[in-house]
Amino acid sequence: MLILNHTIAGDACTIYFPERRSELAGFRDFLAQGDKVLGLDTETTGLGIYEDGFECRLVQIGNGREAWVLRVDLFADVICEALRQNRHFVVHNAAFDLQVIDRTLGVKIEELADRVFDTKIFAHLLDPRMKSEGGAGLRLKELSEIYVDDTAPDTEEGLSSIFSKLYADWKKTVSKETVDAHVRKSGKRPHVSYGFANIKIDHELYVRYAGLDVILVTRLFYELAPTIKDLGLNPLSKFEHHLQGLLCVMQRKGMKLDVAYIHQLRLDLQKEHEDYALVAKRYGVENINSTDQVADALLGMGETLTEKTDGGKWKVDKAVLSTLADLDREWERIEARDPNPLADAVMRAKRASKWQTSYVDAFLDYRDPDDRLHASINGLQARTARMSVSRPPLQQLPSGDFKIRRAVVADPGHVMISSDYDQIELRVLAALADVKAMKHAIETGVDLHGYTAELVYGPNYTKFHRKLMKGTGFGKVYGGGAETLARQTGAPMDGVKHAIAEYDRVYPEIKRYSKKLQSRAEFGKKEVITVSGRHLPLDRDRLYSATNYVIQSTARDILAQAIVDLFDAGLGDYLLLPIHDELLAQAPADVADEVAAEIGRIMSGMFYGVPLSSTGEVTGRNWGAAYGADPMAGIW
DNA sequence: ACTTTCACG
DNA sequence: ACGTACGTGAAAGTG
Repeated sequence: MLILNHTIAGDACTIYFPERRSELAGFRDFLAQGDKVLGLDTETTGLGIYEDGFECRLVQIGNGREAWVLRVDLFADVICEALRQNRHFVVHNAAFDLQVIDRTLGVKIEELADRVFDTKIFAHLLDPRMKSEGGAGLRLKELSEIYVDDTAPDTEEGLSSIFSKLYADWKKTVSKETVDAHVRKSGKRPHVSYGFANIKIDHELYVRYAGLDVILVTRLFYELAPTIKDLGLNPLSKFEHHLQGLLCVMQRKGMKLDVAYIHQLRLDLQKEHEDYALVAKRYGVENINSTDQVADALLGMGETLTEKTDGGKWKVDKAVLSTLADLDREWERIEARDPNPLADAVMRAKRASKWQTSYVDAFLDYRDPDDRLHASINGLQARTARMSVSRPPLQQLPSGDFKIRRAVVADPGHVMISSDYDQIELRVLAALADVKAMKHAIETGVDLHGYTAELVYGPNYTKFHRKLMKGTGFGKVYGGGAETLARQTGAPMDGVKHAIAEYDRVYPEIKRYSKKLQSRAEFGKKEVITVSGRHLPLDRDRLYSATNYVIQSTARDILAQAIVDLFDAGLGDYLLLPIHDELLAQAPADVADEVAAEIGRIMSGMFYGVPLSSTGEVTGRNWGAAYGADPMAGIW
């Protein structure tokens, strides 16, 4: 047995790495000590839990002084037995380990999730900011440095040089295609993922860091848990832990891909990219993704550029290019000028390549052997607690064109269901700020922006008046001003200023509410507290964002509660993905209408005197079906 | 590592 | 005093 000593915060700690079953007696004694909470962690071959070839190599169990690093290939039964004991564990980022253990060891999420504390959830509730934003950060390393031992090693970075060498050696022995495929799947630091899969399982540093992580996470738990309690955050913490378990179940289920369709789409996008890149090349742009080249070529053609980026370079984003290409937001001709063919080609080539690399290739890279996608759902990500989805980013698939979403299909015999909240952010604002007239309009079920336009411009208001009021409402939610609104709507500055003033006149409570939040933050702690008790830190020079933070965060909590409610109602098995104000689901075709109606019903309800509404709709065989003509209509 | 761009709510 | 658009994930270029 390998036994390693390490000092953490002045305390002598021991890491045990048994290599045969006869050496497990000490582990059984350790378990029998009866620690109320044990640290838990896993070491795996990578991040793609459901992808081909994924393995869990080590499971570490320990407390603040002692860690047992257990080889899964030798001791899976002993590990499972320990995990099934009726006791609590503490994990950093439990969503990952819960699914690893479920998939590779068979201890299900449902068995373990409610007995797990997650220090990442604790840390987010105490300060949701990343280190780069001035917060404590959310990584184990960053938190350990602050709360446990400021000399705690960065376990991943410590292994990085070893991984680099392993990776370099491996690259010499395999084809370029193999390396390229690995780079694509593993992201920015391919050597790291290569190393985690291939470092010798008894490498001393690997074993040491594996053990240290559970000692650190246990100590972190004992530092953070009392603070959570003292701040009255126990109920919120309990809610977030429960939600996380449900989101893990959603992720484990995943969603089916239409791979034949994806391959064809990939070829189409590749051709589109190549064709338009060739056009751009004729105007001297070798690389359509180089903003410098594009700007130079456009200036060389005699175009005038007006906007600069923060870095002082010519801005050539989609807004700039579309004006030159004489295209509106829907890519239709405006007929305001002769379209610049380079601007047009760059826009189209960039769109095709982005769609291919970010979505279509990612679908193929991240799928499991059954062609299902298990995108990673982070239930508690943004400063406002909004959820995020990555690998691939399913919350960001193009919405104006069905092409990409069409690749995601319901299971055989099932159809897709979507249910989104109607104007949830504006309704949350009406509720929290107690905006009398707005609440009245929402209650009576009239078109809210039309109602506002009528209040301001009278019964003969125009479509543009309505658009302006809708935009002003957005401005209120985001904390924007006249200039931005003018840019967004294309309305003249004085009209916009008048619109905002009128908005404040008919809904005076909004301004009062924003002022109240800001002045509280100005004279007290630089934070706002939501009705769920969540503390949201503010940047001292951006106190105006207080209103937006409260609204966005509250809307998120409402969606989170809906997920819990849907699981409680027995509908969890139908759910596929949260998308901020929407839930994507699927159900067998013969019951889909009922399931959709029930989802909509459960998502709807009163919030501080304001009705929230959502209608579940059956959209079709695939996710794209609701967005446009379904080319496969009738085939299923 | 940082910047720019683009996809979403 | 004034006004400030909010929150993400990811690819790719640049230095």
